[in-house]
Amino acid sequence: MTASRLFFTEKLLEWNREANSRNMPWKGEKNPYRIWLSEIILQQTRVEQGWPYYERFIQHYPTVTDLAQAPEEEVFRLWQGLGYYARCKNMLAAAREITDQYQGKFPDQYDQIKALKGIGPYTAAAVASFAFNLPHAVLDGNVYRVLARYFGIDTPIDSTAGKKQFGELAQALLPAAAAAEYNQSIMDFGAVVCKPQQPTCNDCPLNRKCIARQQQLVAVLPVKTKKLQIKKRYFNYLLVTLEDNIYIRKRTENDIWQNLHEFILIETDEPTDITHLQAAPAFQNIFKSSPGTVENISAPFKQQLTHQTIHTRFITVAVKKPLAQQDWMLVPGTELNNYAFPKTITSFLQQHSMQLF
DNA sequence: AACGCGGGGCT
DNA sequence: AGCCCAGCGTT
Repeated sequence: MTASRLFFTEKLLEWNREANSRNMPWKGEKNPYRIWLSEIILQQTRVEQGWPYYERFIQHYPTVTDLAQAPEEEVFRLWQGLGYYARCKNMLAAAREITDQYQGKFPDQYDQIKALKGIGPYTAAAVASFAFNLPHAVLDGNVYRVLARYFGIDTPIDSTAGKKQFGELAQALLPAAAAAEYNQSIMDFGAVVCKPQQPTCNDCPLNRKCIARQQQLVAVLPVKTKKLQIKKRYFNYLLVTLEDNIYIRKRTENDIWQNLHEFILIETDEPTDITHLQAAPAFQNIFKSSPGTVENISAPFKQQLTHQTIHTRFITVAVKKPLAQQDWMLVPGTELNNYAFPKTITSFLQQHSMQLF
């Protein structure tokens, strides 16, 4: 290890011991189940957002076996609103595998941990180091940023070459005997000092040797290549009620909100007024043998996702006998809270549930 | 190698 | 509006 790398590592550990920056419920945790749970929740999710979810999951499922044995719909209800719902599905699969294959004892080898569903390079390194102090360097958004700036690396962090280069550097910097402490230090440092916007370079203990600071590249690094395309979608949700019941279904297709529930959906390519919508074949087919009465049309809802803008309108339609199609479940309105829904729908329900039935 | 996947906070 | 957040799985 070169002198400059030693300096970097020592300064980071020193900063952590003095500043002891962030307080989080899983910090210093040694229970691998709890560490794993926190890491799954925190994937692409800010600490403040994930925190209450972590508390609720620990409350409901104190052990990995408790989680493994929980009804799937109950777990999705707890995850509701957190986003990236594949994490929830994979988390359940992993919990069941740990329970079945490892008798509920969390595996303590890196390769075994990495092989679990929903655990990639980052989470495997995090669990291995935090729970078992195994010498694996974490590589998350914080680490990319700190390394790119301090060492002045402009290789795009979302390229294959970048992942390899930063990964090797991160591993080389890791003091093997203090893996947990070091990994915690560099992530906290990235979150508190070397922030994405307006990093506090003047007070930074690494600023004298920071290449980005020397070369005025702090705002430029790290480099990313991808620019994402945001597409617009228009959802018309039909809240079809039959007495005190309403039709819902689980989203199963390869699309957003997989495994969450929704009302009867007619998606259109553009904003469509209610007259045109009612004349459309999709609408006609639904009420072909059971005429519906449109009772209410909501104001438009807009939800901004990372990659899509969803415009949603809710249309309440009453029918007097069941629909012909078998694709939907008819559930009592009072039982809607047993199902997990995307944010747009829960927002609507919170505003209107009193008037629905 | 590229893409899809939520929701929220900050600028 | 754009960027980022304790990334991962699929194609």
